Amino acid sequence: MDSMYKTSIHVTRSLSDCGLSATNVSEQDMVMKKGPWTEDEDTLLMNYVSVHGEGHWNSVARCSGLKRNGKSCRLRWLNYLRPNVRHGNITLQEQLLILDLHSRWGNRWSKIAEQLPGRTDNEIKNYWRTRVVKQAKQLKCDVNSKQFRDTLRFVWIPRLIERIQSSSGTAIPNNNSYGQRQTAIKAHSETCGTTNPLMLSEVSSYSSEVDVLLPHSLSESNVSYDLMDSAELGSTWQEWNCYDIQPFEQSNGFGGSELWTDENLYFLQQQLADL
DNA sequence: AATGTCTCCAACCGCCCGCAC
DNA sequence: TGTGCGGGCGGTTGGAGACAT
Repeated sequence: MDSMYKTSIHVTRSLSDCGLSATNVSEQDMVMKKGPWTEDEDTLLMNYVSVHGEGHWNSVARCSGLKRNGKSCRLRWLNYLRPNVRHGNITLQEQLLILDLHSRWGNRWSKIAEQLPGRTDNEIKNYWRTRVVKQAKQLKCDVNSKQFRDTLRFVWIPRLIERIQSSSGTAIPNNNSYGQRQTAIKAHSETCGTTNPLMLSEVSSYSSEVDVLLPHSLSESNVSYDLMDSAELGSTWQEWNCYDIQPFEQSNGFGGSELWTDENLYFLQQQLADL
């Protein structure tokens, strides 16, 4: 197993920064290790960084005794060993923040990660790909499509807000789209005599697979919209498309590319800081 | 119990940019 | 100005474990 992760390189650069001569090392045919890090390697890296500080990752790789390249050392430190790195489930607040920030910045993972203390760009990227993109696939739509963005905006995010509020007993400032959404759905329903099933607020259960969000069944119509079942979704998407959300949301203040106001973003960041 | 499939995520890869020389 | 290097970033891969058959 290990052998498949190994590759040979010659180290010919100057090694004066760690007291080794180039000659000494170039004589060694250094075998650089790849793959999962061991406890011993973690200890070596932590000890080295605690003495010399972060940065100069190629020097770390050369001087710490690790048979890893600089990039690998940097990644291991940033994603795992660095103090205050948080592991484990992404919280509801964090999910909400990720959805909002992604709507603003797109796949700028490192920029998004800056707003989530202790989380790494890699973790957020993985969350997005394994949860959000997965949901888009099950809905048979592109993750960047308007349909999916509407699903996020009108179903996923409101459910997150509700769950955050019910779990914390704290009200998120009321100038977000959710309160407007409730009024808008009501008005839309009265105008059109129908309601987009995704926009219904009476949701009786949740998917067990993901923390949030999509309605399992809709008690009003006794019709099951199991959103984890892509076979059903294929046809319902076409039906949902007949609801023209765009002019509707513009007329009700839903326009614009961002899901949240800066005030709400600040509120969320405060909540995260309190965790 | 054995085998196949799926999911998650740690780690790697390639590209890009800024800086020093 | 051109070149090489270090570091950062986003995309992708592949292994381990969970789950289904």
